[in-house]
Amino acid sequence: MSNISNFRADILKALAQPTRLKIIDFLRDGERCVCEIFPAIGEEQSNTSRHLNMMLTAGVLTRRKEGLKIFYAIKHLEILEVVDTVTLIVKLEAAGRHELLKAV
Amino acid sequence: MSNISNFRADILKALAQPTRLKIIDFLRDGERCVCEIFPAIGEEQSNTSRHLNMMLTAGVLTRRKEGLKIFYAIKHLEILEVVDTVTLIVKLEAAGRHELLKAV
DNA sequence: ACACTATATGATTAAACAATCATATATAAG
DNA sequence: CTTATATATGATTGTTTAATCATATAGTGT
Repeated sequence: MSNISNFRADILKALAQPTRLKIIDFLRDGERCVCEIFPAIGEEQSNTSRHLNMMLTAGVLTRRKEGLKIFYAIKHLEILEVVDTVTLIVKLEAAGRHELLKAV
Repeated sequence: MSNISNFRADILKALAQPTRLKIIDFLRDGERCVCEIFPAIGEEQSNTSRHLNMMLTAGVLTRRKEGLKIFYAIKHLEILEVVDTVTLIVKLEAAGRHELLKAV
């Protein structure tokens, strides 16, 4: 029963959460291990691990093992394009609301 | 307590749902009234109305009243850019998985 | 074999979400 | 004024999600 809209929704859902966006932001410059990620974003290790796994499953991240550490990275450059375009939309929205306030 | 990640998550969440993606797809060619939208996507009127309202609040759609009818449209061109990039990512993922299968 | 570090996972809980049915509201037409 | 049409909304229900704590697993160094 799955179709293209469902797959698209899965990718979008994997990005549509503040903690996960913080992770994506932190991974912008390249791969990082969990031990670097969770302190950087200020979340619990277990919670961070779940979010990482969720994004891995969705096809948003890759995972690489090196000894004890596990390194996650952004899988497709296009993921960052999506996030950046959304950032632009947020700015457009903010500008629009600012205009509305000025008009009052 | 809201920050940029939350606003971005709100926009992404407004897109991250199959019914809402179907609506976005249907609105690609321009504004449509609710009475056109819900039969086109095969959802109930009330459910469609809720999703439309949710996307309106998130800043993804605009609303225009004309007599009895209410017309919704996509607010920013960038919304479609986001959806299209996600479609591309889905295709990249599908291709990647296909490669994996071939290798077995 | 033991202790240590890094990561993942089971169980639980509270909150958010999506769908549905019935009904309310608003506008238009007769 | 009544009826019909288009849209929105209250109440309910089942599902999904996010966070947390405690614990399990896996690899490393002694």
